[in-house]
Amino acid sequence: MVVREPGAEPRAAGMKDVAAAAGVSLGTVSNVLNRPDRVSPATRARVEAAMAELRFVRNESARQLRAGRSRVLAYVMLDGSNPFFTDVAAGMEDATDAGDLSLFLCNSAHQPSREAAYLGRLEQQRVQGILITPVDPDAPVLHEIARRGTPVVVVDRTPGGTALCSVAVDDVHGGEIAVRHLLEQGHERIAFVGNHPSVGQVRDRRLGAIRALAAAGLGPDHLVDLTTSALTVADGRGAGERLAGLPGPVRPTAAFCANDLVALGLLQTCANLRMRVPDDLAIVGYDDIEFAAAAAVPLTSVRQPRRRLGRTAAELLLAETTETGHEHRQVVFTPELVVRTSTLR
Amino acid sequence: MVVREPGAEPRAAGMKDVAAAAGVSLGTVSNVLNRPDRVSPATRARVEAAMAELRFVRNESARQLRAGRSRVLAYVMLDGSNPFFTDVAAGMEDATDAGDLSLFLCNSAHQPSREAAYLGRLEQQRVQGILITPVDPDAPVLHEIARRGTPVVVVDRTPGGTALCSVAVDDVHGGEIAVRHLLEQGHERIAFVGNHPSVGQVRDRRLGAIRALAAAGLGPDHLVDLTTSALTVADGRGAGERLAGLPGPVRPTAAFCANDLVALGLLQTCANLRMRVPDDLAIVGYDDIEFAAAAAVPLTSVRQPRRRLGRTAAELLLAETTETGHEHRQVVFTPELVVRTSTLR
DNA sequence: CCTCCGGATTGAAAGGTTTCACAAATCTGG
DNA sequence: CCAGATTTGTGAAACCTTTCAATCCGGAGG
Repeated sequence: MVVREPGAEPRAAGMKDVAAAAGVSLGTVSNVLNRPDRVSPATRARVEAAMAELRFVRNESARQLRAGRSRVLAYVMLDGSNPFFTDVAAGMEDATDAGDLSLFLCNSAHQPSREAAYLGRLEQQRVQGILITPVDPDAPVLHEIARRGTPVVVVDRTPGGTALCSVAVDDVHGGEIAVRHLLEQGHERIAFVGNHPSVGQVRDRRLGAIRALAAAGLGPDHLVDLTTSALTVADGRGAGERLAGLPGPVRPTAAFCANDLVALGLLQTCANLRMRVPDDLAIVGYDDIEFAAAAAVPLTSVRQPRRRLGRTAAELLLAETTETGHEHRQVVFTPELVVRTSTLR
Repeated sequence: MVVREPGAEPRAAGMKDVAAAAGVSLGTVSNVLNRPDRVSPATRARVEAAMAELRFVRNESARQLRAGRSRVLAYVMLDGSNPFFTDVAAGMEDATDAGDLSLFLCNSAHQPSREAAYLGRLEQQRVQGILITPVDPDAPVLHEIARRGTPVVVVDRTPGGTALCSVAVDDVHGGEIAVRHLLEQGHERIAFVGNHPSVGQVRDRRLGAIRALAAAGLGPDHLVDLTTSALTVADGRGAGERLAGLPGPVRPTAAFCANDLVALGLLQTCANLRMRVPDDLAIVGYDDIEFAAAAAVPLTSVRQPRRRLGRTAAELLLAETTETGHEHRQVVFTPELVVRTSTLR
């Protein structure tokens, strides 16, 4: 009879305890776990009974220590509250569900310090690989991590050089088709809402916008920048108020927004201020998140293959861990314009 | 001079290598890492130089194995694509940022099998604790995990019994204030859109709705259930079409939606079908996600303190790991109604 | 009856860190 | 200049699993 102090937790059972309870050696318990076919059915049953009895839970740290690597991938998201990134993550899960892998999500929320903290911890955990949409895709730390042996795949950005795998969408092209569409609708002064030069995606979209203007023979002064501190719905609302405050002659007749969140905020301000969309202001968003189609005025937006982006990134990462002589690849998808009411008068 | 085979990775350096390079013992390297004040500045500098030189990365598995516990919390989300849950997660990050902890997010996406897989892996990893919005809050597995030593805090549900900590919002009350508001606006036939009996939160909200009707002397037949297979924007759109198809006399004049995503979908169908909101149909959502205020017709919604929910949950978990003689607590917050245009004629 | 074979099982080593009792070196004050 | 205290540094054990060479056993073939 076992007498136990009330409240004294019995130490969690390890394989050694299981072995003792089943009257076999440690090695046999390990075999039951890892190569059950090498163990006679009778023994196996006895060991499994002991495991159930003792509530044995495998210790992944010890496993990993021995094996040298884990069965975990991680995605460091730039912004967990933006549906775009959660959709990308869903695509990654499609790929990891296939293998015997877990995907852990980390949210850097645009903060370099948090990103760095997560990267450090993930590397220390010896995760099998890191997927990341970085604050700065050319930060040397990404290459350092890869060089030390943890594969890194950059998502939704293409870092310079070919030392890393990456999966991205052609943001310059996206900006171009968005503004070309507005030009075709007869607009000549176009606001770029959510200019935020530190975000590469935004820089590229703006560059595409300027190219489209140039192709139509219009100078970059036809693009009116409305800078915001971030790219949230609230930022869009604020920018909308500034836009509405511009005097008629210089006020743009159309807005190209850095992403859909900003566009939704802008749209809301228009509704509040009785500006008609698209008559007083045409609006194009970016990402085509689910809420874009569901907006007050359904939003024209540049659609990115987000789920595919995530799945491809995870597949590249897995390829990197299994292939011998892996060649880094930079995949670039092409976005497409989805035209809805917000630009059609 | 070190000659290295091209492509032959040098094995990652461990503390032993650092010790050798710095000409000190293993114990000293450990002291530099964990108790730097116990090491003379000169020695410390030498060791740190060696670590930099060898690109030493601490092995968290080994640490954890020795220490017996990790510095990781995990939140198993019910639905990563619902902004409600990412906001809850942001609240948890507020709390973990304070300590020296990481928060990993896992998305069960309403699938019991995925939830189980994540729980198993997290337990094997010996994470410091698990936060979870479970598919089934009364599943015995949660108690089993807690009994085996990994603290579990249930988020956005209150499981039966007092064997676990939990943080939730009073969904019955939420349903009650939503429908009471609609009754006050003169509606007497109310649709409940997104009835999905397997989701406890939805059951409770519906129960609250029925209580509000009863308080007004109306029977439960005044609530018209529109069931959906999930709670997404698309489900809301579909339900909207069914609702619009009901013959005039039995068609409800107001809809209480199980969450904001469904409400947004419903709203969109109304726009497509030229039903005016709130004149032809008043709509109340639930969660007050950011997009609710930004909708075509700004949405009346039941607001939950989501960030606070997350922060409190993480704090309870931390308390459980540090306090001796911890008492499990069940915290319940009270939601409030945010009235906007979608119900005000 | 002996040998050899294959399947089942064993025992010990290894993996990288932390901890802790202990030794060595240095300092304090008498 | 010494006893004792303090500061630094050491070495080995422990954490739990996996792996692998070695052993054991019962049976088949000679």
